Amino acid sequence: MTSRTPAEPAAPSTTRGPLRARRDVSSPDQVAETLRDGVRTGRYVPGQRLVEADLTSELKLSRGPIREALKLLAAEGVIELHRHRGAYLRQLTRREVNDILTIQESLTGLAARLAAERIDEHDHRARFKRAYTALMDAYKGRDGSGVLDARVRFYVELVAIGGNAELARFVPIPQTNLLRAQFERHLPPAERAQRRKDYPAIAKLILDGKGAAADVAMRRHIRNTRKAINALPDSVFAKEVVARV
Amino acid sequence: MTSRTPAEPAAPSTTRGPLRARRDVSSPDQVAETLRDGVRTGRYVPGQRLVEADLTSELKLSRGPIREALKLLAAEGVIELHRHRGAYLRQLTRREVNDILTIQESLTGLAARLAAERIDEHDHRARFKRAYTALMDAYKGRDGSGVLDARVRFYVELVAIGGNAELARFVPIPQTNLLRAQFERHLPPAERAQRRKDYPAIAKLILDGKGAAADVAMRRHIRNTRKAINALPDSVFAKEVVARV
DNA sequence: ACTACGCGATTGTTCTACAATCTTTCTATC
DNA sequence: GATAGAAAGATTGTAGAACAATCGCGTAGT
Repeated sequence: MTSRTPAEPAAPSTTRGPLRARRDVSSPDQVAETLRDGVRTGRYVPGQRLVEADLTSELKLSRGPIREALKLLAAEGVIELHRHRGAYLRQLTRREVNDILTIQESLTGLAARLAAERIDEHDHRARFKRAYTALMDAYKGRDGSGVLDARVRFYVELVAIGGNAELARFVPIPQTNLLRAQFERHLPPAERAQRRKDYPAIAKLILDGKGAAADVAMRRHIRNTRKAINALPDSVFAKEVVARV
Repeated sequence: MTSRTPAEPAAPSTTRGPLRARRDVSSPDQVAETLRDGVRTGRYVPGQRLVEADLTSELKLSRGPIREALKLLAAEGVIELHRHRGAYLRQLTRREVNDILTIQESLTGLAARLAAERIDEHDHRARFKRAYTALMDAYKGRDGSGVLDARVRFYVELVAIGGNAELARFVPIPQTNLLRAQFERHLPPAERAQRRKDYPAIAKLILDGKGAAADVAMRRHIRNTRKAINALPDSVFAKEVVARV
């Protein structure tokens, strides 16, 4: 929700390097953003351990800000912190996926409803159309990661238009990236095509200001996504932890 | 969600003092818990500034863990961190209250539905009845803070029974305490009595396993709470921040 | 094969220091 | 007296060294 330059296609940033100091953003926030981005771009993989010493040398920061960033990401549910055992990029169990997507179903439905209710305010309609068109264009192209980024932007726009500032904190975009990183490549193409078909209907309902219907449609979309992921074999999920001795 | 001793009436703890070291919980988590508890008990008031130096001397910890705790609480939406200007216990604007309770409406509705669906598993029915009875007993007594604590426990139990572990992260109990701290004493008794009457119906639906109906009832309950708070005068809300120069 | 021990690696926390920035106070000027 | 600007003070942001606590692993011993 910081200032954006919508045109520019988010710098490649596969080079990790030190992050340049910004007057307005604290180092921990930048570290967190860098790590989130690392999940998005696949630089970090689910289950991977994040060692403080590595991060300090990669990002050229002392341990303080790094640790604050890790606490922050743990609160967001992106990483897990095990006492004295370090930080691990979260790898979701079947149960966790279901839990997360059950919640997303409610929250994203709400976001769709709110967006529909406010579609005629300000420049919302134009902004929404732009995000939707970008998503559809991305689907037409062969660029896989383009779709994923466009999709994230679509949801971000949806939340922004809805105008519920708290929702930005709750709709867990970072967790969505986690899901993506862990499952997207395992989903059969037919399934992806099916999900893609949901968007035109949802977009139309939002543009028509049909809040309740958009809510229902969005929920169904998420529910179907959940079912699709659930159909995947155990091998792509983290093993359920039985109990800590 | 840590180990509890349900019988004991949560130590007075108005004495701040250093927190005793616990092998299993990190200091930042304990600090965060202490601060959350401070909101609950009224030791801290909305809008109050939290100075690191004060916390270090009160809790006998160095700045590191304190700062990590503050980052954590900021992620939870309990405090606001302003760069170079410190941490402030959040004081909600009218808009923020509406935003938060709009989300809670969805999430708490979901929690009620899940609880209803799993009321017959394990000892859920007994546990739910216990929490519900405790809440009603608290209402009967004249003890104001007893009601508030029982209510929080009721919701915690609801989420626990629902069995969605992620929901515990999302249903913002800490924020609820924030709402309480800021508005509860301003609500007219008639309004409080009205809200109280919602519980028997909700409890019955959950005990009958009527998930969808429990969802609806719970949402209505939260919606009415939101309306009641909205009816309060501007003076009890934080002023909308116009813009930072 | 199994257990106990010890060692290295890493995390958790403290302490000190200092730069950056905000807030308040003081001061010169109108 | 009001006001802009400068100086002082307080607090936060970050660095870095240090050490205790703990974990995981390899090794030795049985």
